This record gives sequence, structure tokens and C-alpha cells, in this order.
Amino acid sequence: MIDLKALRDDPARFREGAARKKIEVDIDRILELDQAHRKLMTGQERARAEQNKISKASGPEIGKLTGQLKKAPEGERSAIEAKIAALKAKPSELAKQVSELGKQVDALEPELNALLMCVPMPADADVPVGESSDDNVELSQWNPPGWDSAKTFEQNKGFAPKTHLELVETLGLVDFERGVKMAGSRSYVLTGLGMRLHQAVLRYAYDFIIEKHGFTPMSVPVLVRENAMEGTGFFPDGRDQTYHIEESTRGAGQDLFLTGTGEVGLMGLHANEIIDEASLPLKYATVSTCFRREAGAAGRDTAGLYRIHQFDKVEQVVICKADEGESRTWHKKMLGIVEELVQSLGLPYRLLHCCTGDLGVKNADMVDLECWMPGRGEMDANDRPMGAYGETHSASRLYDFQCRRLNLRYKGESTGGKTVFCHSLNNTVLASPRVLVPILEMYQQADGRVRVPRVLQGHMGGVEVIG
RNA sequence: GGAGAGGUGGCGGAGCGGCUGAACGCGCCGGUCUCGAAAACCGGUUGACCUCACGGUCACGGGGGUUCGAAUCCCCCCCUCUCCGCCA
Repeated sequence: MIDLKALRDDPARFREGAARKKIEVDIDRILELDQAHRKLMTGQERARAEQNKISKASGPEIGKLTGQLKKAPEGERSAIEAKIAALKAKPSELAKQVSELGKQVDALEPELNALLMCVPMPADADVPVGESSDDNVELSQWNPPGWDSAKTFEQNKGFAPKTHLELVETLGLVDFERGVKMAGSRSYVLTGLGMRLHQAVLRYAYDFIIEKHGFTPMSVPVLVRENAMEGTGFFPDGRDQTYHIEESTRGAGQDLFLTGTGEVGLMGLHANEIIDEASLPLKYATVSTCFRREAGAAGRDTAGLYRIHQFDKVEQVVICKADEGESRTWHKKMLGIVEELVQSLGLPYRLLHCCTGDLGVKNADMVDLECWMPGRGEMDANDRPMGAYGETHSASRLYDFQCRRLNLRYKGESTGGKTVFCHSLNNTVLASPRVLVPILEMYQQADGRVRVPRVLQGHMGGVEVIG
């Protein structure tokens, strides 16, 4: 949610912000509704103030007369009734006015609120302007010793790579057929060492963020109410991507939704709270199962472990003071953590500065980390994939967009007694099984077996090679 | 799933149609006293919205209703607790 006051003061900024993000929203309509809304509110408040004043002044008298009326003899009643009616006349009329204006206010609000929910956070000035992910800008590359990203896999390693799909098949790590039998397309079953590798890499990442970087471990709900989805900014925009459990049709009070990321649970923790400034920043990490419908992605990445409906993810969030410098510093730190992690796994990657068209509604800035996946990309002359980078991480900076919706505020020395919306950031620590794609493909050997990255061996009971 | 109790400020807890945005206690902040501290005493201490300001409006779990007037009465929803049943 953006600040309505800020929009009022500088509508051009939001108009342009939405245009750059390729998001359509009628700013002029919002301004129009806001103006009408405030005018009605002012009128209503004035009428109510008047009514309150009169009620306070004449109320006790009405009470007294009403008491008298009960005991009064027949003959005196009409006189008392007339007095009461006279005293009630003005406030009664005002009450009617208030209620009339209230109805007009109520008529405006749904449209105003719905529109306001759709106004995107303008991207920062240093975010590259672009249409889609094709316009994202590469910031840096990293390669492990002995890997030259200018060369092909075969030139680097001396043999042609298999895709992760071929590897999991021959090594018996994933059973797609049975997954699909039970749960439909994009479903899978991790088997044996496949499951073990999945768990090992998640556990490694979780320990990494907690032990090395001091994030607080949390377990959070993955089945949440609509207000948690709205508060974190996933609704209304991402409704189509979310599994919806219609509990309300079965007698329960509210529907529930399966979260597509642990960010929802972590950010929802402190909704409607006022946090003491001294306890900021909050640094939380969770590992949770994530559910995504992947609506509209039909035909894209249909095979393999890349794009699936259910996966597990270690996620980090930071909730900090409302300070651009601090927010930027955390963004860098969170990226640094992930770079360190991916480097320790020995996977080549690059960082991409996402362009305005790729940011989505809630982000002011976003940097993706993409790992090199030898089994992806265009086909060569032999109809073999030439390799490509594939997104494995995404670090977002949101200013107060999310905290405003969540009503997550703080108070302390620097705020001068005021309550202020916090800033929030989030970043993938590691998502699996997607990360198994680069791990399996990069660690494969000429003999078809796959080495287990050294840092994961301890989490796999010492297994060094799969196959 | 069945039966009952209850949701008031940072916490405890009163209020059950107008004098209550809220008694009282605790906590917290400031002051007096003190070499300093404790104690005692005095003062302060919710949030949102509109307004340049004066000031005004709203909020006692959430929403709606009755009334000139609702924390207080009525309806719906949500949540918490206790007992029983089921259960990883």
C-alpha cells in the first residue's frame, strides 16, 4: 500500500511509477474519489460534532423528562411529550444527516480502497527502466576456480553434460511419474538420495543463515487468512497464483490460502503491532513449504524440477527502521549472505538488477541471483542444451509498502514520539528442489555419477558421490 | 465435533445507556527530596483521520443495528480459556 497523502502531494510520481512498471492504475480516479471522500467526511464530521454538542447539552433533560413521563398523570402527558419531541428534533435531524452522508461515504470507499491496493510502489531512480525480464541488467558474475563462463561445459570439464532430468532418472533421485499420478502435472517425488540431498541443502542453508548471520529461526503458518496475503502485498495481484481453500463454504468462518513463500508468515508475525525501536532490526528466517499454482505458465519449464507447484524454501526477512540508507545497506547485506552461500556450494552465478517491468507491485528495487544451469537454454547443433542462467534467488527492497498494509510500525528515540511504518526486505536463502538443478548438473562427472558438494556431505551421512 | 466462560490502555482490572477515551493498581518517563540511590510526594504516559492552525471526528476483539446519546442493549463474525470426544 502506498501513502495516500504522498499520492495526493505528488501524483505524477505514482503515475510515472506505475507506467514504468507496466501496471495500469487510474490515478486520476483515485484523486477524484479521495477528494469527494474527504469532502463528505468533513461534512459528516461537522454534523456529528454539532449533534454531539446538542446531545450532551440536552440529553440529561431528555432523560429527566422521560422519567417524569412515566409517572405523570394522563392530563400532563402530552405537554411533556411535546417538550421531549422539541428537544429531540434538532439532534434527530442531524443524526439523519450523519447517516445520509455516511451512506455516501460507504459508497465511495470500496472503489477507492480497491484502487489504492493496486497502486504499485514506484521503483527507485537507479532501477533500470525496462519492459520485461529481458531488460534486466547484469551486475556481476562469479565463477568457482577452474570454471570459465566464456567456455562451454564440455570445454571446461572435458565431457558433454547431461541435464538434471537425465541425471535424476539414471541415478534414481526423482520419480516424476508417481508424483504426477497422485498430484497432477508439475508434481514429483524425491526418492532416496534425491530426498536426502534436498534435505541436506535446505538444512545447510538454514544453519548458515542462523549460525553465521544471526537470523532468528521461526516456523510460521503456510495456511493463512486473506488478510495475511493482502497485508504482505500478494493480494489482490497474485490471487491467481495462490491455492485457495474454501473453508467458509464448509461452515468455517474464513477461507484459507496456501502461501507461496515463507515471507508471508514471517512478515505477518508483527502485523498490527508497534515495535520498540530498540528491538529493530528484526532478522527472521524460516524454512517452509511453498505452494504456487503457476497459472499462466502452461508450457514453460514443464519438465523437471525447475517450475513446480510445491517446493521448500529457506527465506530471510529484515524489518528495519524507516531509513533509505539502512534499507539499502540491508539489501546489500542480504545479497552478500546469499552470494557467500552459493559460493560455498561452488555454483557459478550472476546478479541481475531487475528492471522496472519485472519488479511487481510491491518492490522498489529487486536483485535476482541466477545460477548457471548447463541443462537449460537453447539447443546446439547436436540438439543438446547449451546451458543458461536460471533464477534461484530474488532479493527485494520494499520501503514501507508492505508494513503500511500490515500496519506494522515502530516508535522510539529517532521518531520523536511518533509511530512510523517500518521498512521491510526479503530474500531467498535457498529454494529446493530448484537448486538441485544446478547442483546436479554442475557436480556431474564423466562417469555419470554426481559428486556431493563438500559442504553438504556432513548433512548426508558422509555420502561423497551419488551413483 | 459437544458443553460452558470470556475478550476494556504496556500489563492487571473496574465500569454494564449520558458526568467514561475510560476509575484504581502496576509498569514506564519527568520533577521534588538526597552526596547518590531507595522510599515518599507531584506531574505525565493509546492510536488513526481531517485541519496552516484553533479545533473536530473515530476507535473498549471485528462488522452491523437500536437510540437524541452505546464500552454498556440487540444481531452476525473472529479469537482466547475450561471440560468432554477425536487425533500426529
